[in-house]
Amino acid sequence: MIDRRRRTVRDLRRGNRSVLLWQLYLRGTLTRNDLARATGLSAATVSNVVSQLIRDGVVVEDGSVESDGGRPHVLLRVNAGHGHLVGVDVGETRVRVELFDLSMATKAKADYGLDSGGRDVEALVGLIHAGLRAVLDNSGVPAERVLGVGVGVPGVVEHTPEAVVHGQTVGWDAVPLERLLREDTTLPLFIENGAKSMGQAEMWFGAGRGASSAVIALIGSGVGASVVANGATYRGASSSAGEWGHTTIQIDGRACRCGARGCLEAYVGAEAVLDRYREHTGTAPTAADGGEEAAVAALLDTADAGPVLDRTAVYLGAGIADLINLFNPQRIILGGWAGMLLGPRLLPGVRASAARHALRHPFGQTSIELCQLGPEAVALGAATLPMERFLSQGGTAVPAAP
Amino acid sequence: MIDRRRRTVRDLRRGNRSVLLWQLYLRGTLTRNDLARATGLSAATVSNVVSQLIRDGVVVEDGSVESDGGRPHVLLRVNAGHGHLVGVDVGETRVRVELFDLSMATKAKADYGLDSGGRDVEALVGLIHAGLRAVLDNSGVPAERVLGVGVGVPGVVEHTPEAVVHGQTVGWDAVPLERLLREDTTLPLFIENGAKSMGQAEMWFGAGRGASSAVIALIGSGVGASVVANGATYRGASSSAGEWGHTTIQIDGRACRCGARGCLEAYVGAEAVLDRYREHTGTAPTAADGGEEAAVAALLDTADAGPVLDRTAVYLGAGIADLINLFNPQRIILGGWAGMLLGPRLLPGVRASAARHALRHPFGQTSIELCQLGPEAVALGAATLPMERFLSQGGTAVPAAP
DNA sequence: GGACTTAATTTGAGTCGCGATTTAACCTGG
DNA sequence: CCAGGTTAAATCGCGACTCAAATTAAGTCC
Repeated sequence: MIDRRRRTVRDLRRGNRSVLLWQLYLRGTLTRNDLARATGLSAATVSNVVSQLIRDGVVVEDGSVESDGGRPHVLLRVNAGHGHLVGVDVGETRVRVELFDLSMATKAKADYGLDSGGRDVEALVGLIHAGLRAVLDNSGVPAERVLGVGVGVPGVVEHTPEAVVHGQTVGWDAVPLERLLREDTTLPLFIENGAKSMGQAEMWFGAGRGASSAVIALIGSGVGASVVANGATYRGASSSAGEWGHTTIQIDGRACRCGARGCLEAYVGAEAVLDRYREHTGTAPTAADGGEEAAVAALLDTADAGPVLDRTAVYLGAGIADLINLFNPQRIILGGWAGMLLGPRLLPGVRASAARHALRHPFGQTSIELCQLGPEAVALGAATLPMERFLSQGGTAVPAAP
Repeated sequence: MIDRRRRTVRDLRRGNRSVLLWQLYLRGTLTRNDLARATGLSAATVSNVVSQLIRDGVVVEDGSVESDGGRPHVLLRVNAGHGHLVGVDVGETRVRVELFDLSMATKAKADYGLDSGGRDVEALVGLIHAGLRAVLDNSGVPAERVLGVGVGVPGVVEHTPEAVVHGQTVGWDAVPLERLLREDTTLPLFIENGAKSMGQAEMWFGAGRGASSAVIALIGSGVGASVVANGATYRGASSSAGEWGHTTIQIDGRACRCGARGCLEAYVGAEAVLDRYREHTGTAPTAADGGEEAAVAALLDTADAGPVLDRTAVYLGAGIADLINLFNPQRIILGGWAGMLLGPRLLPGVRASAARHALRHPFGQTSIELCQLGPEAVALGAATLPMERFLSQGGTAVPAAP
């Protein structure tokens, strides 16, 4: 039912500022003429809008290129120093706070352990605030120049309209995280599921670049997915879309920690793979005391793990085939820490299994690849949220001018 | 990445015409003041735009309502006679052509059998043209006043940019249907998968009214789905999204006609249910010679069909749970001819099974209901495609004025 | 019949994007 | 060194747009 918003004459200018900014941001440096050609706007309007953007400090001229006989082109780019962004990665064991400039270069970091396993929300909120202060102090960036703070959290984020987080794995039930954070900061907050923000990082800077639709399949201890459709993260009615781990792959199959049976997560998550190896061989995998990650790494070198891993590829391929059939994406991107560890070993088997289980036509339109960014991209992805807003608003919501 | 289109000053007026038209179309009759409140536009602008719409014949005044002491409100509505729409339903056995006015009231119908099972594309194209001529002649509507022709077809429709149809069930491999139809008509064509156009009919006029996201699950001989997200049909990268029937519900399970094993369609489509009944009892269901539809109807009255039907509800519920987990829709709507036949019997079991297999949170946000329109809604849904375009363009693309 | 209410239109001002024109900044060739 | 050529960018005038305020229209009520 398309766009239901009214248009005022101001929206015109804001929209065109946004169109030009997105172009400059995604394609690097361009001339005014390039912008006119790329957007379809007249050269007059581009010139006019760009001069306004330069006056606002959002865009800067960046050298020139001589042409063959005429006035040289002036190159334009987004002013990386015009503002800053904060990305926060709330994990189950750590909180990471990272400060970026507009080119997404890291300017400062702070990193804290969480001993309560993330259950203690007040302590977590305190650490986020401490991290915020730390990155601002260390970099000397004044708070007024921060365009926003993106926070990636484990769990479903509902916007009602304030962000409320439901996180089973950390025992959160409707934690009003936005309100809690708001008590100690006035910066714009963007709270989002960590898997979705990682997916966005992968789309902007990783294996998803250039695609407008993709599904990022994340395999860690459990299994999740981030769906990108028409260039934007797909959230569904209450932001819990993409719960791929609990789709049924085997009716009445293995018990899953969600209480149901036969979930994909009960077969292909790190925990499930280790369990299945134990059942298969009767022994625990080596290095099991080094944690799940070490155990999975050890599994790859274990001689008798072959059948378990091959079978995992079959399950995973079937799960991916479901994604292909239902979402018809341009790409499937395999990520998550276990996905990165197991990926190279499993990928051929996964591709074969997906080809068997998916319909020919959508399978032919997609490719199955490994991710390019690691799990530490959550903070980066979280920082893209205020950036997305900034660009879409045409670089208004500008912090206090210098 | 949001809207990448430039804005010109003309888009403003067209956009606001569109906003007002959508309001009038969806909510029936409104006054100018209602429109101003609903859209946020100023009363001045609404008055201005509406007078233009009235001058163009798109909108008409429709009586007035006295207010308590002031000037009476004038009611406005879309002029149902301003133009007409054609919906074509291409099935495997029939072609139906239907003419509607803008209020979607049927003005004429034509209906032809297809003996080739739809394989003979040239014959089909001839019948569509014959139907077009017939409905126009019978109703006396001149072709210039038809805003467009929507065609719902069995198979995947790829827009490259001309619509090309891939239909396994009718043996079509890349049939350039748009080009073929274009040879004999200049009317705007909108070719779409029949399941998706039925889904759109259900969203506009059936069980989906008022929802902005839903999945319409269609059970016929096979199984399919139409996904609606953010108020628009979700198509994916190459328009084949929503192939729910071939998601895997049981690894290495029953063989499916697609060649894979364990597809949902191998358990819950009409064909599969009848097969499973035969295997269960060793006998064919009564009235099997009356076709699948009669056989399914007979099955419902058969004493020993209980276990097969109960088990079907379990499978169907698990498949629906996958949709809930992945798409997080506001509603699940159960349709298709077999879905309508079996629905009342299966629904309690389906709901219970979906509750067991879906995550608590997204399951709590959705409801599972029966559809309100029958399979004959394909033509209606196809006719909504030109209507959607007409409204989104603000009632421009107007046929020659009377 | 005059005061009051509410709906709708008109008016005047401020913005916007575009096409045409002008200015700016460079090259080349004699 | 300088006229002529070439391309990029800025400027100008025009038509179109929305909005707030003022005005007109069409009723009710005492």
